[in-house]
Amino acid sequence: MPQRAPLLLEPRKSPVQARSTASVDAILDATIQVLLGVGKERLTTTRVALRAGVSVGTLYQYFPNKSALLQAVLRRHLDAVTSAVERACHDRRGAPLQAMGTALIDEFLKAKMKDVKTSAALYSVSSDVDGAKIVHQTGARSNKAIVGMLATTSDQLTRDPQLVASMLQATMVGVSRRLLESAVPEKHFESARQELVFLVRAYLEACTA
Amino acid sequence: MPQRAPLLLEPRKSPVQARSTASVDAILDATIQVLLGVGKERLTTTRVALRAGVSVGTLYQYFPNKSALLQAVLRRHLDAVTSAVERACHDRRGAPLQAMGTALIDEFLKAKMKDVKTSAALYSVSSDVDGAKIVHQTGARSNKAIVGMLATTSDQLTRDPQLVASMLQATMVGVSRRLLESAVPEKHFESARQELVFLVRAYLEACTA
DNA sequence: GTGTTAGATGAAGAAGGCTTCAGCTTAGGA
DNA sequence: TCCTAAGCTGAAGCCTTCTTCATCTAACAC
Repeated sequence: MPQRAPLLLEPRKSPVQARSTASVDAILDATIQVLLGVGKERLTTTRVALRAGVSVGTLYQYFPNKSALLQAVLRRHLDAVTSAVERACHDRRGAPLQAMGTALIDEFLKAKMKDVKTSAALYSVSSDVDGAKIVHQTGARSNKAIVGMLATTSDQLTRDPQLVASMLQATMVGVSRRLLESAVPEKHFESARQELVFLVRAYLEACTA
Repeated sequence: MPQRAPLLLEPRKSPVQARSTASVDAILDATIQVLLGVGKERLTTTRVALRAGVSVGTLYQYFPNKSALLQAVLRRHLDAVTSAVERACHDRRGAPLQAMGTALIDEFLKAKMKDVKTSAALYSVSSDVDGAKIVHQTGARSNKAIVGMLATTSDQLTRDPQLVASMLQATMVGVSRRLLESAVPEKHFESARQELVFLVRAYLEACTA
């Protein structure tokens, strides 16, 4: 596989007519389908195009290379989750710490678990060099939102907000990843969610003493 | 890249003479070197052999294919970490919950962070299908050890030990992964470790009320 | 010293995937 | 209706990597 350095990371051509927009969407969706179906190792551009009902050439008209295609899918997913976190954080400014923690966990998990299979499949994409960058960027966005929220709490926070935010992120990401990657059946998700909320509340409680 | 299904996952030939043992070690080490140097995408069997100072043919005498090579390296690392966790859990049987939590975190992080670069590089390996299996297996081993330890505590544990163990695992793995994958400088590791211990203690404290 | 086995070598075979591009089709305005 | 530009097609080229195996070398036993 001759993966040269990508020259363009953005779509080569901007959709103008309706059919091309439809193609792009179909390609993006097909990418996830293929990822779910045969895994990242066997994901080929030809296979994606086939699934999308277009030809490889069409695919390359909108994505400069395979890597950019994968990135686009990953970015779409992480953007959605990050936006949910940002919204949650913004809406809880000035609230008590406990309320912040609960809302953060709830909204994060709701967004992340919206499509379990997709979220799980995308982990294989995020481990590639290009994917890691996107993970970093969105992670930083979330971090900023959480720190900003913590700074406005009505409680007395006795610890470094930056550190607390990192801890909350590491914990919620760790738990969701565990749920998605291990063979845990979905029926156990709810109890795990409750336990995570319990943990976070205990932690934040200790952060005010 | 014609990746056929691996027929053999174990070494094809067992080292008998001293020089062959040396070759195997050199190959294993070289794999990590290459992983660190050029990343998983550019890791080729030829490159690994070159780095190890042997020929590709020699490599294939001990590893049936590229995948098995990567698996061997990953297994070596995860086994070490898992053993450390098992030891820590065994040594704290009958202790108070707080002591258990602190010891678990300390020993886990010590083992995981022993070679930061290697740990970080191996994440890219663990995301492949074959790697995931190893992660699962060792994860289950750790889980069993933690549950077993929790069952012997002198405190009154008011929650499902299985759930608590999963939570502890998810949290400590989440934090270590965040430290290893994000660009956090090593000088911040210690404060993160302390904060994680603080979090776990708060959680376990709440689990006894 | 000689025979036998373990171990090492690396050029060549085979496979498969990414990406291109010359040509064809469709849409929509004049 | 006709023309132009957008959009689509997919066979073929190119490149890379994995893996094998016939052959050579080193070690050891007797």
